[in-house]
Amino acid sequence: MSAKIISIPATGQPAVQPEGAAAASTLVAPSNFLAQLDAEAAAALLAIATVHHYAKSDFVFRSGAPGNNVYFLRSGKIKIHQLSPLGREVILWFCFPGEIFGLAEVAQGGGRVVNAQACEASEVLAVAQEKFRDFLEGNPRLAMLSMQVLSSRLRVLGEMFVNLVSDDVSTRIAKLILRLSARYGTRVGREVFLNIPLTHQEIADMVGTSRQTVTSVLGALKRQGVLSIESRRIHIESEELLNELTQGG
Amino acid sequence: MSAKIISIPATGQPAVQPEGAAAASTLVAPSNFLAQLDAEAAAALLAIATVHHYAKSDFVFRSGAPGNNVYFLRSGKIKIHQLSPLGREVILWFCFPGEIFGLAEVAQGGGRVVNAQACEASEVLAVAQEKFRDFLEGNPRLAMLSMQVLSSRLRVLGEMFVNLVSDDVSTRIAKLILRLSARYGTRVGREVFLNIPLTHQEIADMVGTSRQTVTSVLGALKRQGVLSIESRRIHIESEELLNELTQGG
DNA sequence: GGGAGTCTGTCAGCCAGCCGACATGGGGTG
DNA sequence: CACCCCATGTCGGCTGGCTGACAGACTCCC
Repeated sequence: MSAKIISIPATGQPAVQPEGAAAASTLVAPSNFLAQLDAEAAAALLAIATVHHYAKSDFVFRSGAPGNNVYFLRSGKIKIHQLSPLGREVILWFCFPGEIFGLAEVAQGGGRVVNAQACEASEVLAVAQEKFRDFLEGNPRLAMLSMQVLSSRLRVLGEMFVNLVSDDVSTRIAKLILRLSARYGTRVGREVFLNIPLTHQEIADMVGTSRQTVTSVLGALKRQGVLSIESRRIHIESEELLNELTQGG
Repeated sequence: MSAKIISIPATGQPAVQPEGAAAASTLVAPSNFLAQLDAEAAAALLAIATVHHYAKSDFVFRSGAPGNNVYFLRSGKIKIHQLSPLGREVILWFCFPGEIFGLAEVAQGGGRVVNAQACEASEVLAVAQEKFRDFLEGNPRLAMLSMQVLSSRLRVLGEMFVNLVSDDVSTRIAKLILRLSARYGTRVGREVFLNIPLTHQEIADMVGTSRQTVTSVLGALKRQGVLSIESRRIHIESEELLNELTQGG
């Protein structure tokens, strides 16, 4: 519609990490989806997209709704989560600028099974499901990319699942922080800044524990000099220490 | 190579469930992958496949190995699992005849992150990664199907994750049984037969608990007349009761 | 700039489920 | 047919982490 601005800006947090540190990141797909396409294809896709704005805590879609669109995040932060029967919110992952979401329902009709909710004011491009699908037919590269995204989510989720089953809470939190910082952190020397404000509750909802436990685990990590937190943003002071906590137990 | 037998038999357990009972199964992809393709495409794919046989507890591939192939299961049962650092085996899912596996590494190079291990003598068709990929390029339907499989796994895994976070052990076990029986069970009247031998340890590894706890939960279910077990095969006597246990808590 | 609502920090009590240990059963193999 | 190994069943003790409750600290909005 009002397709005034049509390019997706580079990710807010430039992935400054040296290529060598790819140990954890072979797991993840490149986060800027459209940038992976050739220019014409990307432009064509964008041409059929509509722009939408969401305020903090608005829903882009809800579980149960029909899956009509595929989305690209222009700016902001989107939380993909599911509600447990008891009303507990379980966060599966976050989407950051450049990423695609709502893809899982495209191949396979059916309604949404997750909620997508803006964590802050966000700008989103929507592409109708059928159009995206038509596009896929003619563009194997796009199909391959989509499969990459799905595969990558699958791997991450598998990893999260295994962590959940086999690690205790402090290990799970340590691994979460490492995972997030590998993907979204900015490395400065030996330190890593995670420019993503997270509440203890959100962390709890990602690792499957209670808010209070998160508070006390983070407290311990601060006391050990592993990290500090400034207005909800985690700053890792010793990645090595954090890694050790992850392994030994 | 020795492509003597080239068709994939229909799934061992015919999905006899009435279409109405699709509540839980909108989640799952059709399990016989090749049958979804048009005949020529399927034949062409099979023509480039090689046949392999595995004995019980052989590995089709291991975590860390390069992901060279995509596989189709002809017969037998394959367990997809991951090892936790502490040596605990976490089962993500099982593959049954007709299903595809090892797909996640195709789009996205990189090594395997899971293990695929035969639970019983199994026959498997392997298609080289690059060949499969070439195939994808020219066959959008195949691409779409592959995305369906990935999406479906993603949904199931997400569901498992949420269960793990928010339910207690008995609920998790109840849901596991319902999930398996929705997909692989044979319905006879109001009863459901799950023709898949499972040890308590395997169940424990799927829901993230200990073997002893599984034993006692199953014991309780038997005493309540919800199910019975005959040589490792679960027989659900009252699906309604099981469903209730799932919901109330 | 002040007030309201949200987030962090801390503590005590409690309990689901883990662990180790052992006895029994059952099915496949030599 | 006999053995052996793997699976099932049962128990008691222990503990990680949940629940609930409350006090301070932020922060965001009016």
